[in-house]
Amino acid sequence: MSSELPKYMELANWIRQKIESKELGYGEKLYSENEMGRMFGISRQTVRQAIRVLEQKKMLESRQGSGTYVSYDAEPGKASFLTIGVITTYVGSYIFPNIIKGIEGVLTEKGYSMQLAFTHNKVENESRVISSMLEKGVDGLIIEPTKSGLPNPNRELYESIAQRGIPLVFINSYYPLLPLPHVSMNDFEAGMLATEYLIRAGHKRIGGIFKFDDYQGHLRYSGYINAMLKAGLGICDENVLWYATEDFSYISGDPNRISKRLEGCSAVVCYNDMIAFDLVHVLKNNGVAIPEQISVISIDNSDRADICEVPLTSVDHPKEALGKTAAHNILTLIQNPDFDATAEFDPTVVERLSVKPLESIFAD
Amino acid sequence: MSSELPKYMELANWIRQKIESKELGYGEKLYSENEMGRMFGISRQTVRQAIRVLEQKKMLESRQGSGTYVSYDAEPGKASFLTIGVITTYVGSYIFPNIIKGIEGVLTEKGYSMQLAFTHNKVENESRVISSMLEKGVDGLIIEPTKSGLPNPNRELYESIAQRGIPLVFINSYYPLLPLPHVSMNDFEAGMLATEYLIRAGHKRIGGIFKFDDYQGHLRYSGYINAMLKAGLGICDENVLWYATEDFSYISGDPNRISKRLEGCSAVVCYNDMIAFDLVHVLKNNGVAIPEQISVISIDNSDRADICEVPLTSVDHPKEALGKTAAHNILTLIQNPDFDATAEFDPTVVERLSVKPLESIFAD
DNA sequence: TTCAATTTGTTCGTATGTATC
DNA sequence: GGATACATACGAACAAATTGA
Repeated sequence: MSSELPKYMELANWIRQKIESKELGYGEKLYSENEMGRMFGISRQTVRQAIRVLEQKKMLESRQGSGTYVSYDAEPGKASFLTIGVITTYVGSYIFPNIIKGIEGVLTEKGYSMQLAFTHNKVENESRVISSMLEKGVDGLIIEPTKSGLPNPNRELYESIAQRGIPLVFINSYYPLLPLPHVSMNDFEAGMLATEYLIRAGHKRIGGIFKFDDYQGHLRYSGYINAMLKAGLGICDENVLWYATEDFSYISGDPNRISKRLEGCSAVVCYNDMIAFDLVHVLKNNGVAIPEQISVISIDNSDRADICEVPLTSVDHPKEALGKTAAHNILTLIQNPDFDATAEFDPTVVERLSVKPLESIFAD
Repeated sequence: MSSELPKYMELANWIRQKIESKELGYGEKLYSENEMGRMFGISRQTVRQAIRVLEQKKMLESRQGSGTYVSYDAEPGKASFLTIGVITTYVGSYIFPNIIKGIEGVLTEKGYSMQLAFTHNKVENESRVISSMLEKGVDGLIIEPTKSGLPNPNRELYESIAQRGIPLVFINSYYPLLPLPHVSMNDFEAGMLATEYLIRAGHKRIGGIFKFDDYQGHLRYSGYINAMLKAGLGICDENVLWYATEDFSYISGDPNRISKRLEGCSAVVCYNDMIAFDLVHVLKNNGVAIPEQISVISIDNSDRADICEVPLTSVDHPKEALGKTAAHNILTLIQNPDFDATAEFDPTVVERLSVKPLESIFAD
């Protein structure tokens, strides 16, 4: 009686148990097919079917003419090279090469391998890419959230990551509703610092361009608002322009809209160097002198800030250091799930030529 | 006759081709096992083996009592979660972000995901990283060879890739002894072009600094030699300095060695912008004016060429275009194993300030 | 609901080819 | 070269699930 399971599964389980109990260690040779057939009173074909099952699970490896060997190490850590999944929005441009370089350096040094994927800041890609990583099996995840400023449809996916006990660290941003650690710059401070820099330079009517689909945008905006209020300056909703990832070209392609929004402003805080770069280009093309007529400050201190027609004063993003910290923290988290992996970098301003001090003001 | 492949693989390929040509669409039912056995004059067991192969690749799904169905969508976007492994020497710097950006763009667009890893040009890392990728299961590989200028100890690994039928494309270089396709710039032409540029500028005694552990170094050197001989100029072995990955800092830290080697030369061809960048720095620090006393030309046209104290005239590397081509070719190779995936890009010179024409010469 | 045909799943037996040691 | 081990291939039978009459 008994049974239920087919014979080949019975045998597969018997072998697996031998491996997991370490009775058969990594690299050891299994009994031959004919041998096991005799042992269990089953045909060689049935034995082969059992072996196939475990081959697919990468627990066994057959070598013609030699034998079948255990290719799985029940001991965690040793033979199997742990893999960390890394998901960012973009890759080969802007601040991302530096971030990835930081992550990669640490992971390689510690003997981990890395699986990289990209979302282009689209939620459907995020879901696809995370599923694929879970399928392949990763031992930890470093993720730059997609559209963290909007309700996240992949919440279930994130919950299933947590449930499976796979450590996760967000970089650059995080979903405010998910209680998961993040490594980022202090975006609130960054927005505040940028705004205060303009205020110290004597500017009073200061506009802003912010991204609303990333949570960094919300924080940088909050910092901007906070600095304005702290300085006793009024806020004018008309001077704040919001955009989303998909609006990018539409913004820079509509100079009138921009001019209208910045009317009366002597300076503007930009969400990042990308939008600032385009803003400068559009304004100059429309005969606006920078920084003479409008001062521009932005955030991230990327290569864009350097190669802009008017080099941009920009709040520094930690880039490679952030990547390194994220990698270190995910590794610590693997060893100690109670570790608090959140870290925020304090920003500083890198001065270039896009901000003009207003002479009419003699600030302290 | 013909054959080579076992019958079950022949059948598997026949079915796969039907799916990829969309003759059999997603969700459609395959012929029954007995039917195909009759069609091809093979036994049902052999048919089952073919189906198992495609089941493992997630292209088919069998349901007992019902039939076998296509579970793979050749149409981009939907079901296919194929993964391409990408292995380069470095990541976040030099020409690599652009190459990776090119690869990633194509793979993402076609609905593939990507696993990235890095070797730091060390053979032990190469073997580790390739093993890990094979373990995780990738459907294609794009690899920048490690130390392609030296005998490769991972040859068995490469043979096992070929044996498993996993398509592979090398980028940037290749192992001359392995008959596998590569996508790269034409390094011989690049070396020749750089040298001819100096010759046309009137230089006669031209030194060279080349890397010997990468095969690119051999080819660029051959191009240099070829140009010199073609122009009827003698070659002086003393004026050629060879280095390896690990020598890098040692070279730039030893100004005397360099000066001695370049004695009598009015110009030098550098293996790439990295070494040229350091060379310029060292020479200037030692009171040598560039390009007044020595002209420098290099290869790769990277950001280093731009930010060098003396902006470098450099032979352009296709970077992103190379990445795109490599990605396209690996995808074609997956569908058609007979495709010739080798491609070489013809180089051009990008002029900057590091080469001085010799007035004494009135070349044509 | 039942039944019969179809389809895949499991198991056995046998034979030959080919790689390894 | 010979023994051993896995790889491929054929044939046959029955079990279990699905489908449609």
